[in-house]
Amino acid sequence: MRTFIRVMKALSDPNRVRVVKLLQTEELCVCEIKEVLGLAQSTVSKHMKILEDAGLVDRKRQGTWIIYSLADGSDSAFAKTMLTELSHWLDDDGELDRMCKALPAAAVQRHCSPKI
Amino acid sequence: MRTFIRVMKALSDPNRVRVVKLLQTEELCVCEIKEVLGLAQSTVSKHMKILEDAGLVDRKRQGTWIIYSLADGSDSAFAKTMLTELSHWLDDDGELDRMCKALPAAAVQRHCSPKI
DNA sequence: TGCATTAATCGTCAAATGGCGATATGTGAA
DNA sequence: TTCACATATCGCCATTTGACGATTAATGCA
Repeated sequence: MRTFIRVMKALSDPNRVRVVKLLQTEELCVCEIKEVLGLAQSTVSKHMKILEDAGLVDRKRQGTWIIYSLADGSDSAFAKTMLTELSHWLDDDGELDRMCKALPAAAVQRHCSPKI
Repeated sequence: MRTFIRVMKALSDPNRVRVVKLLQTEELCVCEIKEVLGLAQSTVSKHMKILEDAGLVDRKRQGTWIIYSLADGSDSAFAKTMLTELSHWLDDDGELDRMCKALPAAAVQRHCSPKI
């Protein structure tokens, strides 16, 4: 039950769901997510911890950046199913669509940096 | 997005998830649910409204009782999918198992009443 | 060894949530 | 109509949640 509730709680905030949908396009670092969602860095960081604890996203370090990506769902069957469903759910959401289109602008900094 | 969040929020409380699982066994009235969960009547009533607003349960009147049952999911694709998944999810939960076994005792009042 | 950059954590606050008892509403029986 | 019973709503309280800014790691570069 605890595991299940953790996944449900993680997905019951619009901003966290947006993060999951954004990560379907490409992996992202905190500063990019912060940019697209228009939230403070500390807020995004807290959200990412909740998503990670639920087994919905993975993190890896790349220099000073932490790159977040969708988890494969091996942590939890609940997370795996929800990620699968979310791969097509909310695809008609206009706001999400706008955010995805805004992604390249937010990501340009990382992609052009010599640190990669 | 709003519809999706409503379903996720409805399913992010353990007691509400328990109600959904209990309703997989048989339809129930508020007083039976209250008995099995050990919550106040007003609390159960509030939970049921949240589940109903999410399209997860249906209600019908039977005399003075309101009988709740699982919804068919025609309200929302999200609700429908979650109900389908929940038909097998959490089946290994011991606490839920005990509650299902306690159901007959809680339901005896309604089933033996001349009001049916 | 600093210094700049990125992310995580801490402290704080307003709003939402889950719980309760008391009250109101609705239904059927006397 | 009046009473009893089941449910819904209201008002209240403690806890949780989502947001922020400030501070503290952690990393790479000069």
